[in-house]
Amino acid sequence: MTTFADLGLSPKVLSAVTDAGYTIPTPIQAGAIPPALARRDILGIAQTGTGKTASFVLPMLTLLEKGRARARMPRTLILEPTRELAAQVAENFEKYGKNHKLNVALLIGGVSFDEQDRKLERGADVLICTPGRLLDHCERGKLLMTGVEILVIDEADRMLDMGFIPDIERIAKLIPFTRQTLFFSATMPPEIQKLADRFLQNPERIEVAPPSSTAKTVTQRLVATHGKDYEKRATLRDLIRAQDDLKNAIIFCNRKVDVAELFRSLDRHGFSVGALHGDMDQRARTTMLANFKENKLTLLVASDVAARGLDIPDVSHVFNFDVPIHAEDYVHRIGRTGRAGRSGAAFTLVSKRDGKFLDAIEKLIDQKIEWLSGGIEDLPPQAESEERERPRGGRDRGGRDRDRDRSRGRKGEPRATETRIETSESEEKVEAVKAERKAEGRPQNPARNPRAANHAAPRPANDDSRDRRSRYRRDDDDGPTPLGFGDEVPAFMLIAGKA
DNA sequence: AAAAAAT
Repeated sequence: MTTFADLGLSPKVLSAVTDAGYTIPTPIQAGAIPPALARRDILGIAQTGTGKTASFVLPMLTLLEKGRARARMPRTLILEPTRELAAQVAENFEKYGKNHKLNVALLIGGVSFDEQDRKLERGADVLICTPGRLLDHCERGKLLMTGVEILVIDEADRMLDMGFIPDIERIAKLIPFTRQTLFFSATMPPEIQKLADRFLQNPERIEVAPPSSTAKTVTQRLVATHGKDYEKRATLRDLIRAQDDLKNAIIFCNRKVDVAELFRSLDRHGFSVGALHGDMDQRARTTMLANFKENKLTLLVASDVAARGLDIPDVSHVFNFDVPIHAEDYVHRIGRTGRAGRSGAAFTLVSKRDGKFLDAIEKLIDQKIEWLSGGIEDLPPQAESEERERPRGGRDRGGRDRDRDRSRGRKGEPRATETRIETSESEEKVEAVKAERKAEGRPQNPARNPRAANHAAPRPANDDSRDRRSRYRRDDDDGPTPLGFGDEVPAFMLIAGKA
């Protein structure tokens, strides 16, 4: 059996690999490292989760042991589609390059130029970049690309999706053609093949089987839900609470605004939760991801920025709050769990309107996904209330659901994912008003349900069905209704605040 | 029905 020791890596690199606990290379590593060390061009067709990053980091480290960097003349250049991926590759250089004295510079947007400039000035052995920021540095004249010996283009198909190919071409033109090029892509559509043909000279082609993409170790289920945001959020909360083996989870939304909104909702409900999407400032992105990786956050609500490539080990669950619009994204998303042979669970919330996207997914993965408990047609009728979203109160964070849990003695301990948040004074007042109303046998907070008054079958005065924890219960997370408006709550106050 | 990336 091939071990890392058989691949021709330098002793310094080998010892770092051993220290990291690896002995057996993955197929892409075994296939790509020897020709890369022989200075061949590489065409690697491999998805994330196959050990692709190490397949270029390790030989680069070995090759970089000869020679030294000169100011403003980087020796190697790695292009990544997202900032997080770039940062992750930089971490790999730290980990496997701990026996080297290499200058690694991370050139990504969203952070200041100063430190990046300083590193360039000092002479970078390795430059890890997102295309925009790299070109920015080039245009500022801080960077000479004529010394680049190795160019890595990672996630080429994703770069294509993101419209980066013109940038990549511009960058490639600045680099001498005597360079060695390592080119990686998860898929090989014709445009990518053309690009590879232009960039690579007589490459060694290594193709590895898609990592058990919809792996057998991942239990996939569909969860029927009504389609309103609050109904989906309630379904999701119940689903999360029902998981006994949940260690940590990524929850995917299709849109950034929905990431922000779901994050706020879960946070208010006391879940240990973070958010990640491309409109957040870079510091927040970095800390959120770090906290999630360090298990300081149990849940991460994310856009597809997190769907591919991010190496977050040991995610026990993936929840698709939205059915992804592009079927491939489904595969990438659920590929965040069940990695390296571990078991994982992936749940996808499906409402009526998601039908055709679901069909496309099942066609792509060539299997039918089981429903957790009945399909959409089996859903109980929509909750009788058609209340709309209420405004978001800044001060009424969390707590309320669990307060009721206690006072009513409902069974079920708060799960590990939930943390207690102090009930604010204003919230206590609202609770007090509610309790008073209830004692008087009046419907709770009528302003919250303008239609309740003329509902065909009014609830008995002591009916507390509204409060029963049910996936169909009205989302109760949106703060107290503004008191004093009666049925005349201005429309603008009912619109969910978008970040 | 989207997201990502330079400012």
